[in-house]
Amino acid sequence: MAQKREYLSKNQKIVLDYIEKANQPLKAYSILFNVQKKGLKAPPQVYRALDRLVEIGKVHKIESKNAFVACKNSNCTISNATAFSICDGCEKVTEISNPKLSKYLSGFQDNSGMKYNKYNLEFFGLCKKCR
Amino acid sequence: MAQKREYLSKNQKIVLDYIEKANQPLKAYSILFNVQKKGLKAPPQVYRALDRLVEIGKVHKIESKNAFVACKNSNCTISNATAFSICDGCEKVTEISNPKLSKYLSGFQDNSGMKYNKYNLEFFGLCKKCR
DNA sequence: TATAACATTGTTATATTATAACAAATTTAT
DNA sequence: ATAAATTTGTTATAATATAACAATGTTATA
Ligand SMILES: [Zn+2]
Ligand SMILES: [Zn+2]
Ligand SMILES: [Zn+2]
Ligand SMILES: [Zn+2]
Repeated sequence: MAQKREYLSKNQKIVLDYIEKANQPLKAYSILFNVQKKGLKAPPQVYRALDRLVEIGKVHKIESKNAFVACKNSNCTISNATAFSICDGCEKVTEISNPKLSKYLSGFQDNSGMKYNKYNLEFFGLCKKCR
Repeated sequence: MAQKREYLSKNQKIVLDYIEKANQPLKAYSILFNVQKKGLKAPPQVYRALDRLVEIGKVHKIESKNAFVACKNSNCTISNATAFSICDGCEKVTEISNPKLSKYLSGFQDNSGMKYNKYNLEFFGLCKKCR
């Protein structure tokens, strides 16, 4: 059984700090560029930190944008049930925190025999400002 | 108003034919390699065809895998409401066709003021064989 | 404290995915 | 027939992500 630290390593903290300060999804290479002054010089350092942060649910990947955003859902320490709202106009991304929705999806079953333990949902549309 | 052909062009047909023969998601460069004998020599030719096929709903992109799969949902001529089941063991991907689910999600609203017109949902888990 | 086991970091190189830009050919509308 | 629009072919390059391995740091426990 591989043990894992329950605290964040130096690089993980640097990357998380930077992502948390942004209130929008960030691209990996944009993060890299911005944490170079902190000593992270090459892509693997950023991608490794991101992998871990995503794994523990501190950060989510917006798959349709290849971008990373801090979790805004304080009771979402696990990353196995994520839903986002994405504006096609201004690209604003918001994490949806809706107990009914998550309950519905977490309990979803079909007749395929699949046992689901994770989902990611991305909604697209236009926000108020962009309509 | 940009007019668009309602039939498929030569390259679009070639790419769609190939994707429809596979019963699994395919990567763009694997498609490229396999349609080179049909004359499509470079990435833009494949990506252009894919873009269009996705736009008209004949093909869906599995965002978490950067892969493309033919639509198996005959009444889904539009591509604005997609749901997939993905096995983390064998990587089998199935398009979910569940009227209740799609009705629930198509009608989803929150208090953010967003007007949703599209969603993509990816479920992950283990299929019968992989458990 | 030693030291072995393990996890993290630093580093270089490379793989994979996707698009920009523009000329040529084809198709469609007038 | 001609103009407009779309599709295609082509080259180059951008953007995203991982492999591989040595060096360093951390943890457990002998
Ligand atoms: Zn979250
Ligand atoms: Zn907007
Ligand atoms: Zn479909
Ligand atoms: Zn399976």
